[in-house]
Amino acid sequence: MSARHVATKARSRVAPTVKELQGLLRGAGLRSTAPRLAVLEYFHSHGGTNSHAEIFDALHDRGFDRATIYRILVDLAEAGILSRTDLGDHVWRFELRRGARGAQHTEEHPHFVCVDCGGVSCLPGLSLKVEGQAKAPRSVTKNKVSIQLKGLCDDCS
Amino acid sequence: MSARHVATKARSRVAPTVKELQGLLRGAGLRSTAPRLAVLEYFHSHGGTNSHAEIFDALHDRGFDRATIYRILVDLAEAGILSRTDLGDHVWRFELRRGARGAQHTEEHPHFVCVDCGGVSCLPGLSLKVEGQAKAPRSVTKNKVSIQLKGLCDDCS
DNA sequence: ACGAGAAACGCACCCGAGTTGCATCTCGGG
DNA sequence: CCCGAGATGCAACTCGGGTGCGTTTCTCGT
Repeated sequence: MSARHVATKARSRVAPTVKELQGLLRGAGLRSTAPRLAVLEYFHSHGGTNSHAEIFDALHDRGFDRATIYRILVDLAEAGILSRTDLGDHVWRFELRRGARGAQHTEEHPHFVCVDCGGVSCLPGLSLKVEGQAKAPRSVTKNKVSIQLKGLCDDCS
Repeated sequence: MSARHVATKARSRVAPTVKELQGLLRGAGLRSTAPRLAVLEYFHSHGGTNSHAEIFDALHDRGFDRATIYRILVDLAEAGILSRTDLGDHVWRFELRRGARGAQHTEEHPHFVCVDCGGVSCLPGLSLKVEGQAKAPRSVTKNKVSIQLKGLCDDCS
């Protein structure tokens, strides 16, 4: 489903260097440590939205601690490098908001959750349309809402 | 959609009788049991959104079991009598659905959830727009998805 | 009214995601 | 190089959600 989409995205982009990732961290007032670099590298190579568990799964065989990964994610989110999203299933998910080289400079966008397999995908090319005289809260008309779609993905339908 | 609004709502409505609550349950294909009636009574008297913990706090001195309360909430939500919402803090909150008729309320239009007060409103005048060459699952392009917007309502912003 | 079957309950327990405490390590500035 | 404070790893905890199972109870049919 989304794996194909994400993979395509990753291939079309040159990976940032360690120096660039270091600059990103220091620019945010954070120390450039190995676990942090590994997390950032993961986000630049995988793209999309990722849960703590997914990231830990990928990085734990390098000796990185689960609680440390968690703290790193929270710190990076607080620093504005990642965004933290809750899609309604009690799992925090993280995405690059301000990556190295600006290549993954990601604005808010709708997310799609498959009600069958639970897969999550980003849909940056969708927006809301208010029809005619329809009423909506100001946050909606000002586009200050998060948008979540639920349905069946192409694989599950 | 603040406390004022909820309080006004509660005053303008006469509390339903046990018979009416029984009818509500049976109409949804559920048995009319004492714990379920107590939960429904709680919702009709308190209004607003309520977490499992709050409801259990209020009802446990009547001998009702925590797990039972949880199951009841989930059953009532599945039956369409309650709506279940996560406001972003990883706590499920439940609220009487409008009309409390469940079966007649569909997902054919977007819903807005206020992340502060938890109020849920229908936004039938909104739709999705796919921009340009953007890719999206077929269920999205065919409008077979439920759409949820999260943000601050006009009262809470 | 009675009986039966299945839904629902209460008791006890478990789980996963998130989070914390603390000793030790390490980054980076002086 | 030194040092201080931030960051890490280890171990454990918390909290909300959820499950298994024996027993109870609702309700439908006779």
